[in-house]
Amino acid sequence: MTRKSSSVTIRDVAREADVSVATVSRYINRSAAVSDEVQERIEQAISELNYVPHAAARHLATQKTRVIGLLLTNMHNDFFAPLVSGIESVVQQQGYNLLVATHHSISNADIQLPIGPHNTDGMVVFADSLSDADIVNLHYNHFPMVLIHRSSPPDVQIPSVTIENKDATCRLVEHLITVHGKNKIVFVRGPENQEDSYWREMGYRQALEAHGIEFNPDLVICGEFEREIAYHEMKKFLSGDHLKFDAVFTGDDDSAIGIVNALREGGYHIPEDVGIAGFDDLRLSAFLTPPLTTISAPTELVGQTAAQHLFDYLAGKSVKMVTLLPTEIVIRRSCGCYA
Amino acid sequence: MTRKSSSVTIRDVAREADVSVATVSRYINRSAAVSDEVQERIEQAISELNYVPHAAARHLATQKTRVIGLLLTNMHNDFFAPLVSGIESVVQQQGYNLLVATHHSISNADIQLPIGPHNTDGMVVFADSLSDADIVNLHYNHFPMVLIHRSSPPDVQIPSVTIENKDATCRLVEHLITVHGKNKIVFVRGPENQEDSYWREMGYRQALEAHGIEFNPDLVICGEFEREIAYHEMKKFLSGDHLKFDAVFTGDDDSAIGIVNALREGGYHIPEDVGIAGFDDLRLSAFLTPPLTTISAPTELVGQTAAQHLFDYLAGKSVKMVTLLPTEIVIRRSCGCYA
DNA sequence: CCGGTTACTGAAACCGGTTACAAAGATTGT
DNA sequence: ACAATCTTTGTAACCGGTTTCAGTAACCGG
Repeated sequence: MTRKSSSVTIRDVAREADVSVATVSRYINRSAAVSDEVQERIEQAISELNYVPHAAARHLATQKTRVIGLLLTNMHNDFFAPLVSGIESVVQQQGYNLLVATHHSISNADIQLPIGPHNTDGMVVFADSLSDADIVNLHYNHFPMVLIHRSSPPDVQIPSVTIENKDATCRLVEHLITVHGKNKIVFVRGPENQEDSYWREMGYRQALEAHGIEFNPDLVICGEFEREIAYHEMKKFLSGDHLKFDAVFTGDDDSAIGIVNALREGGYHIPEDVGIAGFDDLRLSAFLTPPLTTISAPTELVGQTAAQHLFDYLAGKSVKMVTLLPTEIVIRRSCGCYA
Repeated sequence: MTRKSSSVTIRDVAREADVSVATVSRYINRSAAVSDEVQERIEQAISELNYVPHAAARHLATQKTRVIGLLLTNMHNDFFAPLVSGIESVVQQQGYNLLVATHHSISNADIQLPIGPHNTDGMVVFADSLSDADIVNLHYNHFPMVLIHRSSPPDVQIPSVTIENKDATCRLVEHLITVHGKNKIVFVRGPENQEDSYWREMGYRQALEAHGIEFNPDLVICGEFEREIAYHEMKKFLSGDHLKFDAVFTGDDDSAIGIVNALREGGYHIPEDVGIAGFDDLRLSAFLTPPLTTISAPTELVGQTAAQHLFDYLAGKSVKMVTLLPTEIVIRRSCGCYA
């Protein structure tokens, strides 16, 4: 409860403890031994003056910020809560701070990136928040990065943490085909140039192919991984002179919710008329009605792993270039099962 | 695509452009006029060297970080996504950065706060992430703060942005009573010492009182604003030799989901047997089955407003001490209505 | 042609830490 | 007792920007 305001500097502490600033610095950082007696005087002075080291000054002197960045495309999807949570937990445990910003690869170039070497020691880059060119450029400048939900651009080697998309998707779509006898399956895809979306579509196609069903582009709806967009696109689809379908695989759970609602409003019963399956296993997916059959993605773990890899790299350890975390099919009611 | 690595300093630029560092600084910050000719040389040098100002150096010199902090209790609830999103949008628009951290008022004292005057220009404090004592202390040191979902500690005046809890809750519970004839209404409350939880309970009690229903503590379940906890507490409640009830008002939508599931598993039909109403109007609430009757809280707007107030304060403008954002009852199916 | 502005520019101090280097004092071995 | 070594400490140079202050050149009105 001292009253001192802002700027108590290390020199104030040094004066108060009757030592040099170097000694105070050494004590604070435990960077060299300090005699017991002096140690005590410094400690006393610090708490008396309520001294807190000035982060910027320290950053400038050490050339380290003890901050890591997280670059996202947006924040309003519930998907990001566990991701940020996972990252934040290891960042905190390491005694670092977390800077969060949004950006998109297709935003005005030349505008200064919100996060970079100038204000962080490294960063976690989500999907297409950054363009290949920007990533390569930063990497060229030896800026530590870990990519999540995207792979390294060609010609460079940057550690990435992603999830297994294709196989799980394929197996899930096969489940719709073999167990539930579906063969006119709508695919609700995500944004263009999004790798998750791409591989999920590949999995979908592979399943069709394996069972002799021809891929039909007219059964693909563009949901952008956004609930509202998926909802409207599905409404639009239904309102037209559309093809018959007996199931929907949505590339993400968030869209699935929009899809389910659009279908309900169209008079479809789920899963009796139309089976639904999603991807992500959001926190809410098990609680929907009917509970959503989906693919469980370890989103929080992706965050933790990425952050851990970044710290490993900063510590000079070698890190795996590609980490593919396993996903798992979660059968619930929406596909037609009674699980 | 220059190859220069890390440290290109302002002096490098100055040398390259054949001017003084002062001039370069003035040009970068537009803090004084610079002749057209020099301007061009500097611009040329900057892009040629790929120069980016060193944030820490700037912070040190200006005593401003251009960073604002956000302190949360945790990150894994979907409630936080719109909140962070709202804050981030105005922070970005102001050209600032956002530092996010979690903390809880009842954590070990004396450990250095992750966010404070040492690394930010001000911060947004959520609910009980910080103790009264810490807040008062920071405020005493003239550290700019805006509180959200909590009021200012006694004896100090700190701007706060909160939502109207009590009246809306009261009206919603009255809806259950008068429109649906309920009179044995369970209340699922949030964490101890959480203001939202407190006022929602007050609203609940007031509604009971207004209609001559006695408050019964045995009908209060502690859900902690966490879906899983609410689920388990409700299961526990149902498994015991419990009181009869005909409706449930949960202090938050997230818990409502857990409650609904616990009830379903207990064989209850919603809303026929038991009416449900929540609070928050999460992004998913309208998509639940049945769609959840709830109170719409402008969470993203809370974030935006808080951030805006913080910037207003930083700009020397006066800001309202208490901002109470309106909430709105959203009648859907879960209470028994056919809306 | 001259004093007074105005428009630009540069030198150097400063922000608050860290750390290389040197030196003083204490300790040890012989 | 003395050289060698080890501890502990202080001095001062940096880190990379901003900003005060002073100075020069161009411009302007009378």
